[in-house]
Amino acid sequence: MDQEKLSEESRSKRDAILAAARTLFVKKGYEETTIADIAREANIAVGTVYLYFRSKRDVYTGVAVNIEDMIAASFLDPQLLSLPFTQIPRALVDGIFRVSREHMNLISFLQTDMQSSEEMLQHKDSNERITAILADIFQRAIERGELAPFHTEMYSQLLCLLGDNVMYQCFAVENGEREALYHDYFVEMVERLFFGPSLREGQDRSSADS
Amino acid sequence: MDQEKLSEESRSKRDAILAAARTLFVKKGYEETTIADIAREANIAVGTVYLYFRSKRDVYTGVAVNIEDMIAASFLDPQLLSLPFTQIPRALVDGIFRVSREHMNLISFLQTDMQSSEEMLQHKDSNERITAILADIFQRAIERGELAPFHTEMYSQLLCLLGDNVMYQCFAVENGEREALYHDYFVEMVERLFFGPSLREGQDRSSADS
Amino acid sequence: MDQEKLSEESRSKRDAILAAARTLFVKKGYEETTIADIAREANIAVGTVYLYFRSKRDVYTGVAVNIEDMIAASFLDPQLLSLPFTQIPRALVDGIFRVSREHMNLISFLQTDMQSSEEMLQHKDSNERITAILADIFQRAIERGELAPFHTEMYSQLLCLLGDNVMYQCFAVENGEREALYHDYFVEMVERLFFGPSLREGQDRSSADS
Amino acid sequence: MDQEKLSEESRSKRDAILAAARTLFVKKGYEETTIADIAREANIAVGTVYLYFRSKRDVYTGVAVNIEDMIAASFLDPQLLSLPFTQIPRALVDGIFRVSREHMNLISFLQTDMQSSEEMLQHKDSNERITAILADIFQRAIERGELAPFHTEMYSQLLCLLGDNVMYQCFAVENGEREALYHDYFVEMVERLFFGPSLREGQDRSSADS
DNA sequence: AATGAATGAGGGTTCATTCAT
DNA sequence: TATGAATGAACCCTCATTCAT
Repeated sequence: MDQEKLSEESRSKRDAILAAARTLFVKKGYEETTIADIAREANIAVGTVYLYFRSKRDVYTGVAVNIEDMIAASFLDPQLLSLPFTQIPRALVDGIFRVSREHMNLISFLQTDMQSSEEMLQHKDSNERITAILADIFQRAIERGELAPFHTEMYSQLLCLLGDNVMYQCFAVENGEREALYHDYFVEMVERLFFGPSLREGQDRSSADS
Repeated sequence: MDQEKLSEESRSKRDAILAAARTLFVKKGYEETTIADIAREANIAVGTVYLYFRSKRDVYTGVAVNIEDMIAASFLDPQLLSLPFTQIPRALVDGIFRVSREHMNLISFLQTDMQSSEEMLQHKDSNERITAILADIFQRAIERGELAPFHTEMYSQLLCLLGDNVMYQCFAVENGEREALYHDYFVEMVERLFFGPSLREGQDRSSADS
Repeated sequence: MDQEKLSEESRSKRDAILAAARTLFVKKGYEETTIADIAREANIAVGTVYLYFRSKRDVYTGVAVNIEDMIAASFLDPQLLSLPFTQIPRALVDGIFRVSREHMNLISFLQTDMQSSEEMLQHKDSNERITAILADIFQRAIERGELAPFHTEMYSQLLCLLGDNVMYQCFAVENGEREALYHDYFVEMVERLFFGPSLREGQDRSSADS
Repeated sequence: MDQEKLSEESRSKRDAILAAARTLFVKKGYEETTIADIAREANIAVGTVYLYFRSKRDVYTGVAVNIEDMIAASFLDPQLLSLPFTQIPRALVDGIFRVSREHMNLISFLQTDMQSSEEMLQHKDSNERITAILADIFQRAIERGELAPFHTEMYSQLLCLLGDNVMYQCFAVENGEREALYHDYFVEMVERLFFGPSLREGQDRSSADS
């Protein structure tokens, strides 16, 4: 129990640093944030930061991975898997938008320039985790006969990349000002991809607004 | 004429700086590249850089815009517009891949952290320019009756974002090792989007390769 | 008895710290060795070091004195005093080389920068202790009529200094690669000093080796 | 000439740094002296130090080598070579003492702990330069028949080491308080080495004082 | 226009030391 | 006694920027 408490405190201090860093990175950007800033915001000493992270860059990566995991978690909603596949694309998109809206400020962390190969691996892992979850959802649909077989992994990858970038554009670049628009057309595009009809043949949905 | 020559020399020195900066930014990243490095690579003095750019960040912006323009240019291929629309999606994807492959190293640049809002605007501009070109292509197809009417701008936007990230993943993260795979499925996805059949109905296409 | 045992444990822990420090100072140098390193090597906690030493510098001093005492001890070999003086110079040199060879790594320690005057005094003490032993040996020889009277203290001092530096050069700088050479010529020089003949007169001895 | 002046200024700035560093190293010790201190003392900016030296340690080495060269220079006195050998040992010792006395504060630099191999090489070079000069002097004496042949290099080495350490002890440890004593007995010892008589046989010189 | 030596503010990082447990 | 997490002062070094030539 003593062990546990220590571990808890340890965890909470690490989290405090991450929270402080997140706040500051969002407010001032990475370069403009100093370790001293982070320590002050987290109410700890400068040196303490280095007990939990090896470098400033390490703190950054921690923040970024944190966010990516948060998004991955939104796909793990057990309700999602019990839906008929016709409702899944919309549900997925809804999930991404919800998480992104709630953490709008953090979205810019989805686009990191990854200098070190170690960092790249961390991000790649995170990306693969999400991709795998998506692919699994598609695979189940195929097995249930709701979809024709296709290269689930690659489609998951592409959709994942698209999602990342749409969130970035919608929330980080445009501050969510056109969220509804992005949401609706993202849903439409994904649904069309899975269920058709194609843009050439379909006559109904796609006509109004600017 | 003297004026002109001076201006020419001026232009060429500015370009030399941009070229040097591009090389170094790609090789070492922005933070790790110093003005001294750039000056050395461009065979000029440190001070001279400041005759053509106001700050290091200014040099960076110059380089970034340069690259994005290059990509935008690939869409302006006049041949593209004279193709029947059935061939256009593939041609577009081919164009993106070709430009990206040739400038593989520059791609990672498009994703570099844009903290300041000024830079974000620049990127937004660039993005909008490309998006507009795409939308125009789609609009023409609609006018020629090759496509049903749809929200061309938003679809262009989404496709554009997808393209950016696919290029980044394919060339910057994976070093182009699975280029063929990404290419084929990117084409397939876009074609399916425009021409169907949807994944639920189509039986044939999606079986080959690893 | 409890007192005694505590004191023993105390002694052994202090020694453990000194041993750990010695190893690390030799391997990495004073500046590069941290208190944390020492604690780890000694299998104790950082704070414990401060129960036995007031500061890092204090640990250093402890280590240095330790080494010098070891060398001083080699001169106290009782057999040495019972030898006829003709054999004593060689025996002395042998002793120095033996101790130095065994603790090759520690020798470089004798030369570490002693900036503070307090440390200089400690060194002076240590030096004087060794010098006194040497002078005593010479004094006995004079009393036994084996040597003409001379300024024993100053000669001891000079020889002592020479010894220090020869050991440093031979073992610390050259890693003992030319030990035999240094040994032979050190013996020769000291014997020549005490027994002649001078370099101007002697014809034989100095011809062999590389 | 412009070239020359620049080079001169460059030299003088480097020398200013060395002088400032020397002063401070002597006054406060290496560790306690900061680059900022040195820059202030030299009336330049911190960054400027790094235009002339790669690191703080590099400055230190510069100071040390400077001093060693100064001593080497004292051996190059052309008058020395024209003396009959009987007067050379005393002249050599006189030279060392004169230089050392003039730069008493710097003598402690003769004893550096040399961590990096690069530093060690620099010192080794310096040492070998001095040794070679000494050996050359002896060799000439042998050729002129003033000395019997002997291992000049090794004796030079040993004498050199002895000299270094005597200077260190006399001036750095004892602040020159017993300079006369050290001088006289150093001369006596060296002369006895070269010219005899040995301590066992000689009756004259070595009796008085404490 | 071109130079490049000089600047100096600023930041990441280390690590000896402390103290609550 | 023993611990080791926390502290925070201090320092080396970098490098964008300037300006006298």
